[in-house]
Amino acid sequence: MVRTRFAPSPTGYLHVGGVRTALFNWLYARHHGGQFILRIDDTDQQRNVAEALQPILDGFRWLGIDWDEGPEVDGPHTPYYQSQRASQYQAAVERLLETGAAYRDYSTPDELAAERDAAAAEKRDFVYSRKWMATTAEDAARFESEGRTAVVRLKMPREGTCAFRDLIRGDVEFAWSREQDHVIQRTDGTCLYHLASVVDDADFQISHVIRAEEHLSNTPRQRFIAQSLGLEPPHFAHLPYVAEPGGSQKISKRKLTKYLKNRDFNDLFQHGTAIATALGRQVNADTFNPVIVDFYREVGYLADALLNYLVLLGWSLDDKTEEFSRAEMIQHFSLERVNKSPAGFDPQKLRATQARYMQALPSKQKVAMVVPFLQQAGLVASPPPCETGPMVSRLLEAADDRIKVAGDILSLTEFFVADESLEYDEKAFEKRVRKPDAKPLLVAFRAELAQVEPFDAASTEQCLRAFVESQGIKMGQIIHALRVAVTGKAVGVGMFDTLEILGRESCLARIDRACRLA
RNA sequence: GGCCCCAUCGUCUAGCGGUCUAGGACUCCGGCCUUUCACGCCGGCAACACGGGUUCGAGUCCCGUUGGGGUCACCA
Repeated sequence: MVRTRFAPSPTGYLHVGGVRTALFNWLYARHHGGQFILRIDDTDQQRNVAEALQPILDGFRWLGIDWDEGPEVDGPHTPYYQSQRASQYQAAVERLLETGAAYRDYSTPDELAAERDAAAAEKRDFVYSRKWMATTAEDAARFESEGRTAVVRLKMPREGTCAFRDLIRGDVEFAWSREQDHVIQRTDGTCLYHLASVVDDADFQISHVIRAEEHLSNTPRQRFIAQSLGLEPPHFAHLPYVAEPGGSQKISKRKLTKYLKNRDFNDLFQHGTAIATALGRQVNADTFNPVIVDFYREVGYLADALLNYLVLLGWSLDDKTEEFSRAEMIQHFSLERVNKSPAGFDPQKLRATQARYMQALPSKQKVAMVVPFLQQAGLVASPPPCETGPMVSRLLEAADDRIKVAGDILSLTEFFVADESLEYDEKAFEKRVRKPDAKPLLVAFRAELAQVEPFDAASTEQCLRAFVESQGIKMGQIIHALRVAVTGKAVGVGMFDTLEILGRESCLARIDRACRLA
């Protein structure tokens, strides 16, 4: 039985790199008909875990990455919080102590630092002298009488190599002599991550540990712990990390300012910021950041699109397939086809993927996605009046591919504001409405518009074409002025769709108003 | 610095010794479509880091160099 896990620390946000790791774990489990477990690594947490965990769980729920065991769903191995598993860790520490795979160490931080410095001064690798290692009860008593307190350290081998097969990297080898006697239990009795992780993976019967490359060098000590405990170590697969936009370092939430200097990343961020601002939302870098998954949800990306983008970051099926539904991802995913080298986060490709998904989204779903944004922006009442559905549906049809994320609907506010509060883009107004011939043409065409029957796209188009011909002018001489008069903007959805959606009354009122202002 | 990992167009990637005059996608640049914008369509630019081997033959295997990265905690 394949059982994989993702083990987030409750940090209050879900990082895109973390999601990619979780996604690969999830896909691997689902592909093999196995289970995906969520375990909470909160051994070092003083703050409110529940509060800091919620955004992470929400993120996974939004993405549709479901877990078979873990917070909120529980399971046969509950609890899934490391902070609640101290007794298991304690038992493991005791067993390690008994078998001699670990020892109590009474050195002080200063003494240890002195040894480290000495090693550095002599330009040799630091190897702890084990001078304050207590092997007997008498040793311990003596050290304690000196007022010392103990940590528990691993008694790592100092000869030979730790060799294992990584499912992505192939055979990997580490010399035991380079390993330190890592601390597994602190002075205060709490245990450290490596011990906890190994114990949990065994207790939860994790078969495959798929995690970021940064853990590769942690693997020897974890295998040592497992072996010393008489446990069969899981299979390991170390994923390359997700690199920052335009760079080669690991992408990090804290480097937003740096990433903003990257044009594509900046575009992605600004686009999102405009939407968030239109929603009246406070934009602060701690939560509103394209490195954090929430960003995409708030701005109106499709979870499927994000996932599709992410799955291709370090994995591919073949030389051409780019689109994967969840089912297809699950069907085709394999660790053999995961790349060894880091993959850079590319905002443009993400947006292109999103755009494709949005195009393919059925109209009904698009409407359902977009309406909440209009409500949050105060442009549509909650609950929405019954004419909203058909109107938005018609508008989306007219807007076609212009709506790339749900929040883009907020760039079409002209369809939702009252005629008298429509804002005119000053530059556009100056250029197209205040120019010499515009006003008389608008006035003349307004009279035609007042008569058209029915007032729909086809008829208004016919009407305008006839008007243009009778006046002996070109389309361009009036249509731009008309657009600005009616929408306030120089760009937007098709002219005649716009007229139809706005309706005769609004169109006439807006033309009148524009002529007055001109 | 020690140890470990990695290396194909700007980016994501295909390539598992000959079918590679290196394929696809995103971006970019032309052109078409067009009332604007977006879409769409057509076309184009663009890569095997370098040096040695092995081999009849190397992007593909080996070694080295260079470059990039990860990691060296009583963090996870």
